[in-house]
Amino acid sequence: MRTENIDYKNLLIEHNVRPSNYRIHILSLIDQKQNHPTADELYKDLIDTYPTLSKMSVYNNIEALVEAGLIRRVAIENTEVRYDSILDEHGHFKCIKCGCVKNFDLSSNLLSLDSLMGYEVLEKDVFFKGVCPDCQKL
Amino acid sequence: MRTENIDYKNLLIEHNVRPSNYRIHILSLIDQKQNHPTADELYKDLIDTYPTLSKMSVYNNIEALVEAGLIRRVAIENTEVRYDSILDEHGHFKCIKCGCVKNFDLSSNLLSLDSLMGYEVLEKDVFFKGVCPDCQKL
DNA sequence: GGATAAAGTTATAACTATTATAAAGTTGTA
DNA sequence: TACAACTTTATAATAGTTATAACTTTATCC
Repeated sequence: MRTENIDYKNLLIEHNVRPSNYRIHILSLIDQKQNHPTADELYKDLIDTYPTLSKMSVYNNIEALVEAGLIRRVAIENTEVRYDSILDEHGHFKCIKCGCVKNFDLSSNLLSLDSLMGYEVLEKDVFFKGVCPDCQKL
Repeated sequence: MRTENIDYKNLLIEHNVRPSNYRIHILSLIDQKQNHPTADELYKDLIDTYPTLSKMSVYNNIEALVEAGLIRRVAIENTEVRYDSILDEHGHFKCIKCGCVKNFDLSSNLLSLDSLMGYEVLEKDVFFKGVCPDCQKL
């Protein structure tokens, strides 16, 4: 959870995206909670506030945010698409017992892999799975 | 493409999976071609040989191979599930221009990330996206 | 070898996530 | 205010996968 006060409306304007209520709300949810929600989870989060909200709007607005480079799709689990606000480069660890997701730093040694010499790397997804410290104690 | 002569039938038996024709064929396709096929691509590869093959059988047998630890699901692209025979630990690079997929070694520095101290890591998926050397020349 | 149980296969249907389409509503600007 | 562009909604279509049940094959025990 972030603590800083971020002006999402302005952030959207800076990225040439119209700052509709939905967009402000969706972006702030993804950025504040840092819980890498799916489109469906976002929808469920929003439907109480906007009873007439359609799922298409969630998809449309997610797409607009991805296009604008404000969020990106990440591979946390193979079968589902999740979203993350771009900060620094990081990997995701998911606990197979409690389901919690932890972000972790990618040490810079990942940046220069000999075997990818000559390849222009534009995007990185690093997803680990295992057991978190809390669940190891149980 | 692999060149060794592997006895997939025996490999299945060793892993306590009945060596049906489908399973032998599916496992050998995934292991020989190393092209990380989707369930659908496997189905299309097999349908000529087995005209009565149903897609359910592909899913069932893939599942059996995953259960047995002979193959695993990998995240090459977010939206699709692909399969890979487990060899050594490696990442996948996908070229956004030609679509080719290259396996690359993960240098061992990925094994010991300070930020994951205390976490038991059981599975790793590393997926990069970008432009391959050939496509950079175009 | 034949009976029986277990496992595998098929066809069909159901389900979930996503994308497409078109009509209605909203916003921004001249 | 009027028009154009954008956004939203509802509905339908699609793709990938899972569920179910009947049928077939394979393995095992006598």
